[in-house]
Amino acid sequence: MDRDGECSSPTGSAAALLPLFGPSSPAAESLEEKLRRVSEENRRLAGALDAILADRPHPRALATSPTPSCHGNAAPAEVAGGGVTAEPRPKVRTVCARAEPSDADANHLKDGYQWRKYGQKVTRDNPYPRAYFRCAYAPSCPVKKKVQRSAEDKSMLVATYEGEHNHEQRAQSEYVTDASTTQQQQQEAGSQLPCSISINSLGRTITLGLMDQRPGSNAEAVAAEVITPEFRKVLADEIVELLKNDSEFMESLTSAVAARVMERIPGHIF
DNA sequence: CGCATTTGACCGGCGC
DNA sequence: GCGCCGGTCAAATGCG
Repeated sequence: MDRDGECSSPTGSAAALLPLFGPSSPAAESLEEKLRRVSEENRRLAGALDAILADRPHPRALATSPTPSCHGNAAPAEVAGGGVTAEPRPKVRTVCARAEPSDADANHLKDGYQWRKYGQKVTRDNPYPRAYFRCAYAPSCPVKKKVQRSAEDKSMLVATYEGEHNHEQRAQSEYVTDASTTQQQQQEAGSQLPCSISINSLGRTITLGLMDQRPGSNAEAVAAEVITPEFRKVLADEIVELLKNDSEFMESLTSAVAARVMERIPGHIF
């Protein structure tokens, strides 16, 4: 989990993002004050987004196409569940992923680790069996995961992870995702692809960044793998929800938009 | 033959 | 105390 604080919001360059409001603009002064407020807001929201992203154990698991509905019914107590407070890291995390054709028969979720199945059970609230896995890489590794097909959408696999790996991720033979990348590359990439998100001033643009600092790394290929349309959609949904629920942000946003409209629309249009 | 998976049995927590 | 249910164990089975 080393995201290195990459989620910081580039508020310092916020003014540069608003070239329309020059220093000589009549609205500039009041807008600058609003800008400062919004910048502070941005910092706060960036922290919240960081918390959201921190709850995602593996970008690829999401990239395999989660749906927003996943957040509702899985791992009731531990998932962020809309809360954005920076609480201590939960030890139980839930990941939703669309089952690939190769996964159809087995409740296998390719997450980069090697698992050994030790049980299967049909639960009360779901006609599909729940499979129980232990981390097979290190005998001492306490991590377990449960994988179960969603009762609502049978093409979805819901994986619940318990505990944290006490070893590095490697020696995963099944983690093959893309013919253009070698297995060795994928093992090196591991599950901790550096990922950052930033919202610039006024939330005009949202940047999702993949920072792969390894020399010679194929960042484009990695991004193509991780940043699927589904991933973008879920991310956007979460951001929108976050911003919508923030009255201060909405107030600042509407004020800024109103001021902008007033400035740009001359009084003698007709 | 060794290892992984399957599957029924068993155990413990929880609600009534 | 009892039954239900989720989670785990371990013998049986399958596969390479």
